[in-house]
Amino acid sequence: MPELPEVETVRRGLAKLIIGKTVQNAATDNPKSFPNAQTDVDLYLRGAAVTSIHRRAKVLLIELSSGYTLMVHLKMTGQLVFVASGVRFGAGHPNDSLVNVLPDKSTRVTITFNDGSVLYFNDQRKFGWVRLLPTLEVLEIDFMKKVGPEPLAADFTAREFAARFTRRAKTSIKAAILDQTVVAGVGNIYADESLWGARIHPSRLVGSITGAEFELLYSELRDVMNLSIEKGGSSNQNYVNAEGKRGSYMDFARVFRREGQDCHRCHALIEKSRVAGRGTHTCPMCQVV
DNA sequence: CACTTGACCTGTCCGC
DNA sequence: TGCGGACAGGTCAAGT
Repeated sequence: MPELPEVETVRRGLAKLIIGKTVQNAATDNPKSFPNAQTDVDLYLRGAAVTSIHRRAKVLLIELSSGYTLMVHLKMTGQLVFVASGVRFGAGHPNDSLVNVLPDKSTRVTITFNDGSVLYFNDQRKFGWVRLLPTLEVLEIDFMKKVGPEPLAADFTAREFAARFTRRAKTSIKAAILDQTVVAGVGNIYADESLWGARIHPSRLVGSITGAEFELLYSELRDVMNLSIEKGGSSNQNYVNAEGKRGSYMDFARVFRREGQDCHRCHALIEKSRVAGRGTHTCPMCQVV
């Protein structure tokens, strides 16, 4: 799924829709999607109000008045879709929505609020999860301890960005930028998009990237992510925001899923290959190995 | 440690 | 139309 811009889009939508609401109940038919015991739900979720919603890397943190937090990872195909009371579908209009009547066969967790509204966690591939844990323990989770800095933070500099890569000098720049311990929130789409922007071939070894190239990659990464947030993220297949609506960044993509089409810079044809085990999109003229 | 690969799942698409 | 295989936005665990 969902990389940083998509998760941030969901966060912003949810913040408008569910802050202040009180949870009535939560249920799942798949323990892997929501592993907490019913006693946790009864004690710390039912009757708790949503106080704030944060994002760290690709993880959503829904804070509750009970001192607990609902931690959510959408992985590849997760969705968090809010449905107002008395409504059966996720978006205002079927034309801009991938989600119609909810729940559907991909619904894994259903969270109901006291006012009759519902938050659905849908996840076709079941890789994603929701878990309830004490807010004070969120930062003790392994992933949270190891994850790198937020690339869009105001105080995150190009110098710091470049320094994060030195540990991974002998791997490809694509593998390194996808490594969540190097920088947080970059996935396959924005890796390819930012590398094209910086004219760096994804297979290049980190050790061969110059200081000037790192500086360019830093600004390209921030630019593509900020643009994507502005466009509501990328919807290839499953991704929708909290209202069930698609994002439009793919209309602005320069290489991702554009194999066989023109490079916007040099008009060579975009190619698709495999780097770091992932489908990888490059311009053969602009990005030289 | 750094690095690579396969596993976790379901659905879709493509070639035979 | 059916069937097998590759592939899909992400992490993990296990291997070298």
